[in-house]
Amino acid sequence: MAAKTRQKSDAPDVSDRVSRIREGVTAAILEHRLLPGTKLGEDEIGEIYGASRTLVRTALQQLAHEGIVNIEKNRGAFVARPTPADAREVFEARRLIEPTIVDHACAAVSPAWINRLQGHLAEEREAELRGDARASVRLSGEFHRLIAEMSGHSIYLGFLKELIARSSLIILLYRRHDTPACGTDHHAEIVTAIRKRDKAVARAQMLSHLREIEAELFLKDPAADELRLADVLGA
Amino acid sequence: MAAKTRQKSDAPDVSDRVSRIREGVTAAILEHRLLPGTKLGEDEIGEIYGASRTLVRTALQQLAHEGIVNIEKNRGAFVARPTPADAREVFEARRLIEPTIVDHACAAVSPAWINRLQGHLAEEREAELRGDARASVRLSGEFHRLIAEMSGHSIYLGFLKELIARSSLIILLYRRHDTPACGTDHHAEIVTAIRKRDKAVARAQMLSHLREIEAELFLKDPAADELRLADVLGA
DNA sequence: TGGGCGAAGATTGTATAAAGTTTCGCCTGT
DNA sequence: ACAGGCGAAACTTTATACAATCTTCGCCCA
Repeated sequence: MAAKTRQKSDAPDVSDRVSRIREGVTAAILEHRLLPGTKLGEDEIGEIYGASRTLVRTALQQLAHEGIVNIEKNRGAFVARPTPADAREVFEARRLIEPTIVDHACAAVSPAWINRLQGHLAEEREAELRGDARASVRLSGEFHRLIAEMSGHSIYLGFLKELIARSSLIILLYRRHDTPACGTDHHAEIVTAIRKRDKAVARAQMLSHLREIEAELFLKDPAADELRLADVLGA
Repeated sequence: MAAKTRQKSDAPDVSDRVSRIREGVTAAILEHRLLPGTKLGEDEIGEIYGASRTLVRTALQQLAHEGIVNIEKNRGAFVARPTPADAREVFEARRLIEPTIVDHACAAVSPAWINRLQGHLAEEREAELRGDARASVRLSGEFHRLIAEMSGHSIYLGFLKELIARSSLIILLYRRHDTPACGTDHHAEIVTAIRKRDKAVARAQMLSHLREIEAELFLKDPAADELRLADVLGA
């Protein structure tokens, strides 16, 4: 018998082959194993995941909609190269949406959620202790997604997933070399505010957290994009 | 390099066959020719547009991501049936995002844009005069999309496209029978505020406009969804 | 020597065929 | 008469084959 095809209800992604490909490629991109501009050949990916091009194509189209992959007609899929202008747009959107999300999270707080959040904070601290920048960025994104899930708003959650994916790419591209892994303390403070159901503080801290992340980036004027890109890719 | 003015993935590629299918089905859904819950068979649609199921499938997946189509595994694609809870989420998101969008639109105002907006207002007035409710809803959505394009923020534009598509479906499902076509005056006032670059007024009027639209809907508690749906579908 | 033309190779876009799942009708047994 | 199960049909899912397009590299000519 097929022991794994028993998902009757709406299982979002797990156990779906397309989703496995999508998540695998996403992880590779967000952990910087695939650099911006890298070509994602359909055969190549299909080989890796033992899937036909049909499934790979579906996954790539979803990633394109998420904004971390660009598909150029008759040329193929490439890892997105967000410009500083894109970065500013993404963070502006986050500054607009996320304060509202934490607001809702405060209303939906429960002991189980606090546990999940604090477990996540522990993971983040551990990654930071290891100096694992890639894991830190990934976990930081997951923290924000967790709060969006907590808010219970599926629309905001969907939007934020997109913004987080793009943000991770942006942070890996434009982070200043000398800045330490940021924000774990901020995250802890946000969790505290949520636990106290203090909406005003939670919003304010989320906002300043996002501002700080953006401030740590190196967003020059668009004309210099190519130089920066060459620098990062060459290093 | 100079010809790099190409848009992102959601470019208005009219020449693209997938986009033709997507826009055709979207129009059919938003104009209420396809009722919520209707099954969208791949063969059926492929027959209509003279395309193979491969292309139809791609289009349906995009529509599913937009939220106006639900794809159930091994069962097919169906026109989405947003619940009142969905409706409230969508309008909450719009109330959050659109005031900011008009804010940016005020900053980006130009004579050409004012012309486009006023041309659109004329179209809306004409549709309303004809009593064409379907066209009114469609044009109303396009008005909001126009402002988002004007703002120049591609992230907001993408989000709003999704929200507008869902809103149109929601409005067609939950509009009260006795309310007249709404909002054309509001739209005119918003255009006036934009032309004066009066951000505060533009934001306030956009917000009250959205509130009014939502207030004209009939959003009962979720338990009564099925009744409402049966009523609409039976009529 | 440099540039342009062209054919070969590789890759994507599209269509069609094979495989798996669900659904619905029909039939049998109680 | 009705409940339950068997089976065929329809559909979706996945894979593969074919067509179109782009890239690359070599060759020829100015």
